[in-house]
Amino acid sequence: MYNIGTFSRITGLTVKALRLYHERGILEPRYVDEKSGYRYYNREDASRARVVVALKAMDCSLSEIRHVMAYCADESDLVGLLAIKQEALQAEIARLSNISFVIDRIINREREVTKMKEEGFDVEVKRVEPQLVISHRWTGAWMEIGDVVLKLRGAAEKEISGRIVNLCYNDEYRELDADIEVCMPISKTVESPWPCRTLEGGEFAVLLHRGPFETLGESYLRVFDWIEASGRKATLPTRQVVHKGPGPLLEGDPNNYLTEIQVPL
Amino acid sequence: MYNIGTFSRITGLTVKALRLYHERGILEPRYVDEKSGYRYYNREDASRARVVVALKAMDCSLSEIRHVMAYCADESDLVGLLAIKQEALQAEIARLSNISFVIDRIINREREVTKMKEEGFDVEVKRVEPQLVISHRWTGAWMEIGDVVLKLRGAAEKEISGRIVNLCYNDEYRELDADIEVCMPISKTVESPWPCRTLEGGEFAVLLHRGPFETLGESYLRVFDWIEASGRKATLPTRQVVHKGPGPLLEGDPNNYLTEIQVPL
DNA sequence: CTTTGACTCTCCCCCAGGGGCGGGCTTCAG
DNA sequence: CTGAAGCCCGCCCCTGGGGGAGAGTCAAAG
Repeated sequence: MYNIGTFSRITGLTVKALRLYHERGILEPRYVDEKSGYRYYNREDASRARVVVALKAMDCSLSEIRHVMAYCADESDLVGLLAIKQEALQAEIARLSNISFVIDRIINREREVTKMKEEGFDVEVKRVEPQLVISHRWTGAWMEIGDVVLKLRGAAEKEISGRIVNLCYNDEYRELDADIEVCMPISKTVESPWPCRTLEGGEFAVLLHRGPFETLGESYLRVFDWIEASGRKATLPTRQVVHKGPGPLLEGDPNNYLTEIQVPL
Repeated sequence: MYNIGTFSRITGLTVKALRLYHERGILEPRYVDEKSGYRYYNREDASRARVVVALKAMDCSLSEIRHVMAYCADESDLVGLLAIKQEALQAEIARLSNISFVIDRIINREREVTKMKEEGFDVEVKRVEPQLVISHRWTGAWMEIGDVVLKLRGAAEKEISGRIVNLCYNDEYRELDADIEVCMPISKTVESPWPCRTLEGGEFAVLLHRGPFETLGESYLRVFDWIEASGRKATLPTRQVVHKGPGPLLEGDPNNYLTEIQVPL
């Protein structure tokens, strides 16, 4: 006869768990002292405990375990239960993998942004590769971009493969009736209410802008000045790559937003 | 202003959850009617609720969510938390995959046994392939096999690749000082206190025996009679492949045990 | 025989809600 | 204005134990 502490060490079940299993009728002690209430277990109980441990390791609920202990003599009786468990397991694994994927993306994005902050904020010429995107073009206010981004993000979901790019087709600044196209880079074609297209590549004058979108004008000025000084010619549409803006979770501080201005040459 | 039911439909959070989040200070209603206690929410609350939903979808605890809602303005503040979550996720995925693997093995085993039961119970000649095993050979009682099997099973763990094979080196039946070798088939070499070796293949006279191990004698008799009638010669050691016996979980009914007797020719 | 330290007992709170009960509140139709 | 339907409130129990409090018990040493 073992007291509960010894039995706990034998079986690997905690004292708490053993008391609970007693209460639930899953693993009853061989003998309970009436006066002190002390539980005493048997060698035979230990082998029954092994079954409980195994079932618990398979994420069975206590009521399932009780049922098994009471009615199942042979492992073939478990097949039904285990098959159901198996399905639930697969679903759970898929769910967790999905979460893991999303978290990974957020972390990587932040890591890239941190690196980018340490780099320069000067105008330079860059070659941009073509990129598959889903996009939505409309005429309206810049403020509307937020909602469009949310919808595109929802549609692209797991295929998102880069930063959002905003295209501006106006040759002058317009507050409420700008001709805007929001593009969400994707890794492969996606079924959605928005068209898939390829954003063409080319040579761009680029500048990293730090701060709220409202102050983008100053940086645009620097880019255009630089282009003129270098004797080149700017064309349309200009692009804004949002490296850090309102994220999928939190708004963030606009003073830390990072936007890459790209003016095609 | 939306009442809790409407807000629940907007956010996708249950009414129960919303009440809990109020109590925990995670998502407080804009206004609570003093008289009726009714909660009323705002459009702005809905966007805060989106954050809660996202964090909840990432399996964050309520205290983590509360912390995020209170102190995190930017997603970079989440990186630490998310990195920890990521690790926990990987561990959990590994755990579940492991369980899934074990369950699969049990189910497949039962399926095979079910199929085997429908097949014949006659003596026949079979070619057996060599098999890598860990094994333990000793002289003692048959009853001791149970414990040995448990230990071997624990050592081989995920590499188990077939049924247990018992080898009997005696040319006569011995109760308490039999020369027994228990073999656990494995798919690749395993570090364990028991030696890895290859169980050689060859030609065997085989018979499927159904029932408790105690009645194996009758089936042995049938095999030896058959061998003699066919003009062949039996050698040692005889083998017993336990297709269904006391399982890793439950003992099962001995009357349903299936043991394949293999006598080398 | 007593002390002492280790052990055990029951009881209560905690997680993150789900289910359900009894009783107030709102709102719309009659 | 009133009834009825639907909505909402708080409250309690359930999961599978972990943590801890306060009190009783066991066993070995002095």
